[in-house]
Amino acid sequence: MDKVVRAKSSFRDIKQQIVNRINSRDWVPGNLLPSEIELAERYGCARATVSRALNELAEEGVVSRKRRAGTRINTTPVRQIRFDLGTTKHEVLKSGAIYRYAPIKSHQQTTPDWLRVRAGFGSADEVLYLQSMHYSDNSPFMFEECWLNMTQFDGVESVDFSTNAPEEWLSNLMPLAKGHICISARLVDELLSSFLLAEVGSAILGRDCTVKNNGRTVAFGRRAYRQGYCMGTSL
Amino acid sequence: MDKVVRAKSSFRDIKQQIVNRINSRDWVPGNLLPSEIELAERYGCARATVSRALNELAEEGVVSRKRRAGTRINTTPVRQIRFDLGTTKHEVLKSGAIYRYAPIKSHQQTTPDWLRVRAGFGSADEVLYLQSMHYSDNSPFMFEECWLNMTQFDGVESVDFSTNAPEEWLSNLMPLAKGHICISARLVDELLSSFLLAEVGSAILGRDCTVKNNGRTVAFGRRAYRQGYCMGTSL
DNA sequence: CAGTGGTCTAGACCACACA
DNA sequence: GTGTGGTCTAGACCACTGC
Repeated sequence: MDKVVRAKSSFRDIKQQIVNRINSRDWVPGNLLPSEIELAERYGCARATVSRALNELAEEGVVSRKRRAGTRINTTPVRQIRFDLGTTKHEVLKSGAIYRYAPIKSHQQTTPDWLRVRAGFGSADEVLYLQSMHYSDNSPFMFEECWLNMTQFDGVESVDFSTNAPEEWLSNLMPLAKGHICISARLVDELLSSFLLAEVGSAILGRDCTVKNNGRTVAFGRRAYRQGYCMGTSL
Repeated sequence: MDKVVRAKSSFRDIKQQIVNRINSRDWVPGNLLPSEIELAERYGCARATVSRALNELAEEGVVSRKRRAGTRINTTPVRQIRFDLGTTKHEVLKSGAIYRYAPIKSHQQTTPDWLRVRAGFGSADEVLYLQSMHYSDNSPFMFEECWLNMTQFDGVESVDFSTNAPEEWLSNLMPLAKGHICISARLVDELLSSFLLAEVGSAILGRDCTVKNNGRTVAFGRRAYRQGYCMGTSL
């Protein structure tokens, strides 16, 4: 065969070469890329290899792919940031600090109207309300409120939350639950101030989380992080 | 052949079956899954198909894979949340509102110390400082400050930012730049108050972004979103 | 060193969407 | 119809790492 000796190439090299071409404005956003077959010939590899490279670029938001239409470079690359969503225990331990959890109080109540509307609890549901603190090296780290839908958990009123945080318990019980999450800014009030040791009127990061299972809302969590906490990640 | 007729199966079906087994506590977090070869036999498909299913589950944080060691179900599934990172224009238009951008001011200056340290600008670099507002249906949406490293952009001082926001310009120029992003809570001061029409002392969501190219910091952006803005996504 | 996952190939057929 | 990408296969070799 007189075919050119195949240069060392893998799906990673191909990805990089395509990205380079885009960055050097050799291939311009909005335009089509050559087809998989053509690229495979050009790079001297199998179509599957090109396919993997292009699929990962699509996953990363660099290109969009459609049958028949081809692979197009996104004009405004729909890039994404990702944040890990482990348990608080996990997060604190990963930072090298000592983790401590402390329950504050819990009681059963009828679902308040705001919660029914906010999280989609059924109308007559009873909830178990839990308040707890998480500490990092014995400094306040996060204040958590949690409402558990009692009609969705058998015997939840007798679960022991003295050493296990509600989030730990829930993530063990339904590790792959669906839901919705929302990051917002909150002002520190008297209650938060006392637990988080932050001045009343400070701004802190908050996180609301609705947890669903089989389409039914099973829990709602509301967190307030210590002052200065921020969510960071690389691009 | 007396082999069982292959049930309809694709990598999606296999993923679902594995997830089902985990949810039903048939396979328990912390334990090993059967090897690719074994699963391929069990499901009557090629190893590559099982491999794809398992790789996607790993990508989603459900399992962890290691050579020789096998595929293990994560005890605390390291799930992730993702946020789209389009331009502000994109975000506002997607919500169905009218977008408007307005530059406030810009001037050249030597890099302040806090910025050199914060974002890793070189020591003697000059920066171009830009202030601008973004509106959604003519309501304040976001206040943005941007510092551009002038040693990294030729002729940046003569770029026209009267109709193009710095972020638009930058994302066109280097669509796939690397960097770091940080979400935090901010208090509204006099300056923010006047532009965002929020009360002094309110809490709002902020976002800092360092943009790098070839390992050098080329820009730093600091945003303040309108009061009540939150970042939400589904799980 | 042996078994696992990681990658690649060459080929095949299918699904889709545009002409 | 026709040309894309989407998926699957059977097989191969490699890279890592726990035994």
